[in-house]
Amino acid sequence: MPTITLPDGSKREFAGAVDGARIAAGIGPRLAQAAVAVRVNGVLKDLAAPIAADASIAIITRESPEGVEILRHDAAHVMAEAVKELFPETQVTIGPAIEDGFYYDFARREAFTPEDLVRIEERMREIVDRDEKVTREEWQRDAAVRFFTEQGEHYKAEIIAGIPAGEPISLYRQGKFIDLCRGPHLPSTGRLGKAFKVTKLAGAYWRGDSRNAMLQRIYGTAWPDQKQLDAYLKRLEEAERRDHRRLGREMDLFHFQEEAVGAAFWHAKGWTLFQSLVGYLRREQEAAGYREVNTPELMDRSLWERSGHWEWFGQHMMTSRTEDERVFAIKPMNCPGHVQIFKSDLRSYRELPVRLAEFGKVHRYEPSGALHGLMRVRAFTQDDAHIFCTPEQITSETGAGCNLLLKIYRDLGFDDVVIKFADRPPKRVGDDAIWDRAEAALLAGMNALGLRYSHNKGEGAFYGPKIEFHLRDALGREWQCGTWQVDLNLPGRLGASYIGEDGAKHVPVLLHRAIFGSLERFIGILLEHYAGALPFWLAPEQIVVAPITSEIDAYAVAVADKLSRAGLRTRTDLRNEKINYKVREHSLAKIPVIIAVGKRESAENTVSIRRFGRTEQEVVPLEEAVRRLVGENEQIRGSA
RNA sequence: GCCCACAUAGCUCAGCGGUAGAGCACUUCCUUGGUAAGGAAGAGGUCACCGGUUCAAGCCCGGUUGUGGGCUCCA
Repeated sequence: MPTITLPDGSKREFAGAVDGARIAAGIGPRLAQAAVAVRVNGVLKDLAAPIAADASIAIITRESPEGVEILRHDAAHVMAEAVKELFPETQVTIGPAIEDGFYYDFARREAFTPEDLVRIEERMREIVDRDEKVTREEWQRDAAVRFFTEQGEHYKAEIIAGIPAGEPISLYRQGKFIDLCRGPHLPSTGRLGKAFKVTKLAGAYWRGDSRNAMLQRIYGTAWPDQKQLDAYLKRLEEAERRDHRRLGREMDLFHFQEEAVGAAFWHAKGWTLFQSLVGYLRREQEAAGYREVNTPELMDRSLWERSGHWEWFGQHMMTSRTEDERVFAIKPMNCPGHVQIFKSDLRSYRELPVRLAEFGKVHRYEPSGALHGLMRVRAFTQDDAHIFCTPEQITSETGAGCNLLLKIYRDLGFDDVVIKFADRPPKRVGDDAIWDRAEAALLAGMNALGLRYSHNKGEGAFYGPKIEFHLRDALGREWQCGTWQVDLNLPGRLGASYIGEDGAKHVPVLLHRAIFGSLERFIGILLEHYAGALPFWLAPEQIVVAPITSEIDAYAVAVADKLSRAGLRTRTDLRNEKINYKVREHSLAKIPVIIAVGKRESAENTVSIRRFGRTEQEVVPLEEAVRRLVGENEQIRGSA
């Protein structure tokens, strides 16, 4: 006679064993229909799992986060079933639910084609229509290994063989398809519904290891209903519309070409944007006590051997050989250069902290498959800085640094910053006592500001712990930009020292930090965040002055001249086109301000202002327009 | 680096064995028009590159390079 306690605290009694399906049906037919699983005393179970003893339960519906995950997991199983029916020679491996969908990795000699994906999706729909019962079975491990080996499913057999002996193995069967799975699953394939789509084909290594065989991964998306599927597909379209590679072309900002793979050609407008960001950051960090420096792009390999980079990072370094057979490395990072500046003089503890900043262009030979627009390139500009300080100064520097980073992100329109603290990795230099102190100092710096952060266990650099700053953009995506790292290795390695209060030499602590990370990548993120409609102060072209008829050209030129002299990036559009045409074109180009001038404005010394994204116009005296726009240009504060 | 796909005019794309096409953009002319496309004419391409099959190759086959989507990597 189990007593079942529902989430609202109400109790129900049942004669004999009951299951989630019956309980849901007892509450109401709608719930029974929406039910996908049941949580029994905190554990997710199939609706058909018998409940023999008293229990607290909750019915999981298809709309809930857990329910959606179960739907997606079932979609993966249905896809595997479809593939096995269509291509019986295929071996199945694993197929989990992921964010927004699911995938399944298959091993098959022949490659799937895009046409195959269409057939697979069709077959999945048939399987849903068949409404096959999904049942759970428990097997002994060795029997399961034997079964899958006989079936020719060697990957499955390998997975099961890796499960400790004695643990019961659960298998799920639907139609003729049987798969190892922890569950829970829907009671039948019909419950999946049709709000799914097979989306793409990709390669993936078995067990995620590049030394293993390459499997074929098929991705799909699945949702509780068609409306949500449509909304998801719309989101994808929106992301494509905002793609910085597309915006870069449309807005004439930059391009790439074969002869310089992974290195951007910055066009005039793109470079204007680039320099606006550099100029802004330069002012901010000078005010925060940084001194800007510049170090050579090419340095003899011996320096990189001493720093350890040649050994650790060598395969990613670009080199240059001269006539006399000397090998120079093109810098992949700025740290060794900054250490040389620090070392160029005898340093006293009184000078510390020394904060050196550089907009340093670095080159890294990234694997070809990793390249992606501006987001992952081989030549990029870091907003790099290195702080040489005493161990005691780590905490206060960290606090000040975090404040600076967060201010800059806010200014650029990123209010949602996710902070992660990455501590010691398994492979590292330095003894644990030093790590203890370094980690504690970083945490103390963050705690002093009351920052919220998560722990990234074991994800620190081999040379020290770090704080990562991830920006969440307008589409909810996270981008790691900022980094704040303690380096327990390099200063000692390169022989940096200062004279302490005690008159003895000490090795300084080195803090590495970047705010944008890479200017190139940050511009990519900004473009996608704002969908190309940059805030006024950052827009490469801020104002277009367009005369309505050619008689007004002289006035338009005079207006533009005035705005330009006031420091605003302005151009005229004197083309023989109608004002409608010009407004359309400059609106599509996302120009923040269009100023139209006609006979009236010319006679009254006024301008008509139209803002991006709006249709109304405002006529104001020229002098006031200049004053207002100059004021806006000085207001650095973005919002998406 | 690995798997799959793709590469045709500045851009977006059609053509899929019989020696290149559209729209937009561009140039010229007409039009001087008050807030999202006025009209006409014209110019523009060794169909990524190298090789092969064929009487004939953007079109079929192989290779190279690049790009896209994933995987691995991002010290």
